[in-house]
Amino acid sequence: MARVGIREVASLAEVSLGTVSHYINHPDRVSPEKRQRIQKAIDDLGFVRNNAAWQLRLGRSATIAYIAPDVSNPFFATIAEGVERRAAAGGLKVFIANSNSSREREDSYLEMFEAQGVQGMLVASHEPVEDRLTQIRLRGTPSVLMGQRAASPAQPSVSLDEMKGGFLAVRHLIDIGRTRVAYVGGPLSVPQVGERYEGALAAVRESPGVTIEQIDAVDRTIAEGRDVADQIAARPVEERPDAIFAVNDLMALGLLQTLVVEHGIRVPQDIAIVGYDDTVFGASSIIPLTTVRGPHDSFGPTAVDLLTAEIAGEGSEESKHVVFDPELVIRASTVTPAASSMAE
Amino acid sequence: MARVGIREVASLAEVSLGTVSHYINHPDRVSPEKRQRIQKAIDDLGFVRNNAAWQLRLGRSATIAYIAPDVSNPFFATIAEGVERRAAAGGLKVFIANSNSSREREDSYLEMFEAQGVQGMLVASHEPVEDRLTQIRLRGTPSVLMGQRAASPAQPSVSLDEMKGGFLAVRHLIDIGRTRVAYVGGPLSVPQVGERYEGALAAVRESPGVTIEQIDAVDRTIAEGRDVADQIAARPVEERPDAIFAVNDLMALGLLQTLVVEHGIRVPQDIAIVGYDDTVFGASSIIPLTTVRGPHDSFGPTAVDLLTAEIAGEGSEESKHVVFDPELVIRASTVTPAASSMAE
DNA sequence: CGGCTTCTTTGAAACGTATCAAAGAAGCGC
DNA sequence: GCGCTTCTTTGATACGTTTCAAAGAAGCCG
Repeated sequence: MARVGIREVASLAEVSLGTVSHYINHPDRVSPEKRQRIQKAIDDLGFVRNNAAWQLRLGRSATIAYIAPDVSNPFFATIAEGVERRAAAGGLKVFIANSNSSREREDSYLEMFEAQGVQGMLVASHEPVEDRLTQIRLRGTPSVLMGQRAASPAQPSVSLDEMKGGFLAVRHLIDIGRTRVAYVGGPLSVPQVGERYEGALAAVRESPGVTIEQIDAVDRTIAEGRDVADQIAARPVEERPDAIFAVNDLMALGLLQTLVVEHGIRVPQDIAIVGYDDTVFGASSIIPLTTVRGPHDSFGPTAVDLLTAEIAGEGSEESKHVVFDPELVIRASTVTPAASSMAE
Repeated sequence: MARVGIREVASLAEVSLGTVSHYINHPDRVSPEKRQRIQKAIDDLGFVRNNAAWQLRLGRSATIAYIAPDVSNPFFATIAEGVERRAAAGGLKVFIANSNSSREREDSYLEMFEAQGVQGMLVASHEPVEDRLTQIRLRGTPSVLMGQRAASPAQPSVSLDEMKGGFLAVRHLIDIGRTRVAYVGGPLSVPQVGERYEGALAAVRESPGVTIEQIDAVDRTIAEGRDVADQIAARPVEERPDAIFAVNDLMALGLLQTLVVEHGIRVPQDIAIVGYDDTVFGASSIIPLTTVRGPHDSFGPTAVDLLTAEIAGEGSEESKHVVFDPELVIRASTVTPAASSMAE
C-alpha cells in the first residue's frame, strides 16, 4: 500500500531520479536502453504520477471545470457532452460539478476549482455570479459565463438571445389565435427567466386584446410543472389560459403530462404549450412539444474555444461575447398535425 | 496576477508563516489579536489556498469521483444527484466525469482521478472494468462498482438484479397475451444488456408458444431506438413483433415515438413496449411507458455509504455487495387506459 | 521569587515532482 | 590525437503547504 513515487522507480531501474522524470516528460531524451529499464520498473511497481506534486511544480493542470446548475436537466447534459468533446480535442480534461442551483454549493465548487488550479472554468448559473467570476479572474483563473450575457466586457460569455426566444414563443402563440397567455416560470430575478418574460411581454404588447399572466416557480422542474398543471386545472374553465409559455422544456413536459393525462385537457385545442431548450425528450413527449431551440451543438464547443483563447491570453475584446439566435421549433403541442405538417 | 501564498499573508500580517497555517487549520490556537491581523491580510490579498500543495502535504483530498457512461441519460444524472447529496452530507466533494461509453476515456479518467488522489471512486460502466478497479484498489484507491455485481468479494458493488428485471418485463408482456417478443438492445457482451436478456429468455422458456428475437444495438440511445423502429416498420405486418422489451427507456422512447408518430403503429394494441430504468421522462412520453424500476433514490447514497466504509477500512465482507430488487411499473404502453387504472 | 504548566509562536523539514545548470560520454572533423 | 559539438545523465533546487519539535511568553502555586 506504500505509495510508490518516481524515486522508487529510479532506484529499481538503477538510474537517477531526474532520468525517470525525463523519461516521463521527454522520452526522446533518454537512451533506449534505460527507457526499457524504466518502463519495466514503472510497470512492476504500478507507478502512477502524483498529480498534486505535479501540479504544484507546474502551477496549473491541464483541466478545466464545467459547473452546471442541474445535471439532470438534459439541456445541461447535452452541453456537457459538447464541452467534453471539444476539450478532449484540445488535450484538456473536464471536471463536471453539479451545483444543484444552490448558491452555496456553487460557491463551494468555484472555490474548490480555483484552489485546485484548473486552467479555467465554464459556469452555467442561475445566480448573479458575475462578480465572483471577476474576483476569481483577477486572481488568475479565467472563466466563461454560460447562458447569461456578461455585463462586463472583460468577462467572456456565451449566451442565447433570451428576449428574442421569449418573443418568438409568445408571438407564435398569438399567431395561432391565442389571447390568454400564461408564462410559467420563476423567479423573475433569475436572469434567463426574467429575459424570456420580457420577450414575452414585448410580443403581447404588440397585440391588443392579448393578456399575459405569470405563474411563479422555484425550481423549474418536471414536478413543479405538474403542480402548476393541477393548479390551472382547478380553475373554472373560463379563467384558464388558452396558451402556456413554459420557461423550459422540463416544466412544459410536467404541465403537458398532467394536463392531458390527469385532467383530460386537450393540447393544443384547449391549451397550447410552448417549451424552451428543445430538450431531446420534448420531441417524444405525450404530445410533441413546440419549443425554442438554441444551437445546443455549438454551445459547449464555443465556450471551450472562448476559454482556451482566454487562457492563452489572446481573447480579443470584441469576440468575448457570443450571443446565439434562438429559433422556434413547431410541433404538435401548438398546432394540430395537419397544420404541423405544413409548417415543417 | 502574481499568485499569493501563505508566505505573503504572513509577511503582510507580520507573523510567521507557521502561524498563518495554524490560523487556517486550528484557529483556536492563535491569539485573537493575530487572528484579526491575519484575516485582514487574507482578505486584502485575496488569498486562496493552493490545493495542489495542500494535497501533496496531506496525501489525499476530501473528494470522490463519479464516473458515468453517459451523463445525458437521465438515469445516470438522477444517480449523480443522489451521490452528490449523500457526499455533501459527509463533507465530500464530488467530481463527475463522463466517459461517454468509451473505454479509452473511461481509462483516462480512472487514471487521472487516481493520480489526482481522490479518496475513492464510484464507477458506473458498461465495460468489464473490474480488473482495472482491482489494480487501482491494490494501489490504495478504493472504489464501488455501480450497475454490475462485482465478481470479486473484495470489490464493493451496488447493482440491480438485472435477470429478474428482464424476467419481470417479459413475463408481463406474456401475461397480457403477447407471443412474439423482440428484445431491443445490445451488445450482449455488456453485462447489463446480457443479463436482462437472460431474464427475458427465462420468462419465454416458461411459456410454450412464445418466441423471442434479439435486435442488436450499439449505443442504446434514443436515436438508435428510432432506427430500430424504422427497421421494424419496414417489415410485413405479420413478421413484426407484437411486443418489445427495450434494454432501456431511451431506446424505448425512440421506438415509441417513431412507431407511433411516423408509422402510425398503435401502442399497445399493435405492439406493446416495455422500457427499463424508469427514467423521469418515461412517464410523460407520447404514451406513458411501462418500465422496470430500480430504487433510484437509494442507488447513489448507498454507493457513497459503501465507499466511505471502504475508505475507513471498515467494509465487512458480507455487506460489500448490495443487490436491489427491480419492480415493474405498468403504464399505457402495455395496457389500455382502462386496464391501466386497475393496475394502479 | 522560583519552578512548574499551559498557551503562542517560530522556523525547519517533508510531501513528489519538473527543470536547470553542470558534468560526463560520445562522436565528429581536422 | 585534439578540440569541438551534441547527446545523456545527474543531483540540487523550488513549488506552497502542514506539522513537528522546540523555544519563548505568560500565568499559577507554593
